[in-house]
Amino acid sequence: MEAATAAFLEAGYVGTSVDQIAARAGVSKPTVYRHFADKEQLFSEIVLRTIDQVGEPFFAWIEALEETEDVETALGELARKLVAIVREPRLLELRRLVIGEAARFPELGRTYFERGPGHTIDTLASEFERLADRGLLRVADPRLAAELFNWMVLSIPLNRAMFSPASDFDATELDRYAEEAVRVFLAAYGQR
Amino acid sequence: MEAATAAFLEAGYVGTSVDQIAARAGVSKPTVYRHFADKEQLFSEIVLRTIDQVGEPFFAWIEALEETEDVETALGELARKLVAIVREPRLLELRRLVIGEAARFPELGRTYFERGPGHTIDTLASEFERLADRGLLRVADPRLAAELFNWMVLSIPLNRAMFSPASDFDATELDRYAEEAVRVFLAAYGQR
Amino acid sequence: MEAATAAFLEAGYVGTSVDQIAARAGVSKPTVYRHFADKEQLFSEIVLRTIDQVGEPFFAWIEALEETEDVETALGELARKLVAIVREPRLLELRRLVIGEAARFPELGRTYFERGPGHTIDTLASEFERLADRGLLRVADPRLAAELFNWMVLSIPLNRAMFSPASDFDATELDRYAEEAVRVFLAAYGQR
Amino acid sequence: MEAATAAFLEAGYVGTSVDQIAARAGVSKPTVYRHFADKEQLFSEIVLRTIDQVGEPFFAWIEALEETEDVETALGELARKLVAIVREPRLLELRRLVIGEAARFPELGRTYFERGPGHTIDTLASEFERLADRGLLRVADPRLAAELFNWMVLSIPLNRAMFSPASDFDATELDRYAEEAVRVFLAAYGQR
DNA sequence: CATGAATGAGAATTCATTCAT
DNA sequence: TATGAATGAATTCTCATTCAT
Repeated sequence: MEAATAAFLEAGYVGTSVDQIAARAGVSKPTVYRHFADKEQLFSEIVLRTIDQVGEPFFAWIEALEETEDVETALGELARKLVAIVREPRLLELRRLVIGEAARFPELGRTYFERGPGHTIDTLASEFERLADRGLLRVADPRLAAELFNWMVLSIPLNRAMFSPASDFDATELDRYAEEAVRVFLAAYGQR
Repeated sequence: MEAATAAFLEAGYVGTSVDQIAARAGVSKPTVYRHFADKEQLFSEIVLRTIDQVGEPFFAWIEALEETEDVETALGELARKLVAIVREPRLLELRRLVIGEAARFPELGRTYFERGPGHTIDTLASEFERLADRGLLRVADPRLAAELFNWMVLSIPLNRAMFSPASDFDATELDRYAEEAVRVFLAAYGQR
Repeated sequence: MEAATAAFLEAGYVGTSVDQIAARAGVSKPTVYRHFADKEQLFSEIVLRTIDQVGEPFFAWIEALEETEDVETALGELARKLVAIVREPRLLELRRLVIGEAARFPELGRTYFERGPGHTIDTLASEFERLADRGLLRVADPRLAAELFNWMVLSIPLNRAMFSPASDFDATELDRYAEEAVRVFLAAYGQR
Repeated sequence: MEAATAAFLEAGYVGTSVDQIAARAGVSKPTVYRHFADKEQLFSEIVLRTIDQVGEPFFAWIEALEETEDVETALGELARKLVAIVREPRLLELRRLVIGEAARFPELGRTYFERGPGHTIDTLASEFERLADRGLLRVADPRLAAELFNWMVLSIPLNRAMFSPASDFDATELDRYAEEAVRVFLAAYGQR
């Protein structure tokens, strides 16, 4: 599975032959087929597993919001963390892979969204709601606020990476984005 | 070219055979090759052409900002327009296609970004700057403001569509996103 | 025809497409077909024409033997001439072409042999016969003597060239071959 | 490999499709490709193998010269053997094949020459040298003598066969050529 | 349980040849 | 008469998948 994951992330579904996977794993092709019915099934399994691996680090950081007193600092820290995570090559490749194969594997697209961005936003939303309850934020629709926060923070690096595979990021510039996103967010949702 | 465009947008680069393109165009394979050196070249040409077609409507609407007096209304209108445009199946398919093939055609990815989102943001930025000059907005970094506006407005529908090819949008919900995006934007960048 | 000749000699029968010929001639493909029924026919015609062009210079030199008094000098001169002619790239290419296509165009092979080496040998034979009549040579079977002379003189450079297309010859070495061939020939067929 | 050898010898490199080879071998195309990277590589391998097979019988006979006392008889016998070997259809086809493809496979041309005629001539030369040492021949330049001997003996049948694929030889005529070649050779290089 | 070997189906690309203009 | 445009047929090569061992 490791071999297949690496291969698929690098070269995509059609760009990866079962031969290559087998070679990379140091086994023979029939051995691959002994474990997975199909190339499609293998792909699905790989992608699902990677989705969960890749999404995890997000949530830990989001849940850290919970007990803060200083919302501005906490959101700033969170934003920088999210931006950092989203630069992970593995995550970017996975995202590109899932988007590119969304027509062939629609189920995978849906699942990715749910467990990835969807879950992030849900988690954020419930944190925002709690902060609102504690009077630290003014949000009427926490899910909408969470969506806006999430995409304000991530869209710039994410989109740039989607379209320029090899693009590299200037860390200080990314921090500027994160800061400004937090500022804008708090202008609308912060305590007066 | 129409046949090829449709085929590529539907099934992607590798998912489309030259045979299929030829059949769809009602011609024979060599006829396709008489017009395009390569499958790759054909793909590039198709994508570039479609990028320009698909991007155009954006800019017209953005430039309409220029002479407004009522920034809030104008931005709201613009936001709704952008959201409407971004629902175009053609645009969504193109975007998915380019992302999916970014590894194979990096040049195309870059070009898409420049002429698509990049250009949109540039145009927005210069409009914002003008509005700032007229005292209607308070923006220190117009490009950053433009990025945030753009992605606040578009990210929700765009990302949902990327991962669920067939997803349909509820128009009123989309309008709510647009409205809230404008509200948040103005909370940070609007006149006091 | 010039275009086709050059193309065929360079790249062989299958290595040359009618497209290339037409492009090289600056005309369109149908124009080529207006003049020649077939690619095969075009090839035949080209080869036959080139055979005659290429063979001609030989015979003039051979017939110069006729009136010599000093057979040794005359044969030496002739041998050097033959060797020089056989280095012509055009002749070598033609020879390689005809041999390579002998299976596809057996008639052409036969014709080449007759009008090329065959004719050379016939001419040589009749000269040798005349010299024998004049008492300057002792040949019982002039045709056999002619064959041996011809191949002693030409085989070395010819075979080397056949198998190493780009091979270049050292002129002085070639002359040595020619000289020795004449010496051997005269040892057997010269006047005592 | 047998199937491929037969096919290539009959129809040449381009005249033989991998389909044909596979059919002839009673396997499927991919099976052919499992054993050989390329059509080119398959061709090379075939030709090299055949070169060695075909060349072998020559040398055994040449080395038989070594211990003779009666040079004339021994050379006559050798000449007849060489002529007989050179009539082998396999050798003739190989030779035609290599010459015809010398432009596409120059390396193969060189190798053929080295291991075929080149090696024959080298072997002959060293035998002649030995005979000269024993006072049985008078050769100043054994390699040159070897070249002349070789081509005097072989050129007539070889060239005829090159240009008339199906040509058949009259055995007694060939023997006459061999005999005369030996006579001429000994007139120049034999003991007085 | 693992593998070497095999294969049907299909991919991109090229070619000789022919119409309609 | 010359040509731009078209095509059926073939070519090399690859791939996912499956037996027999």
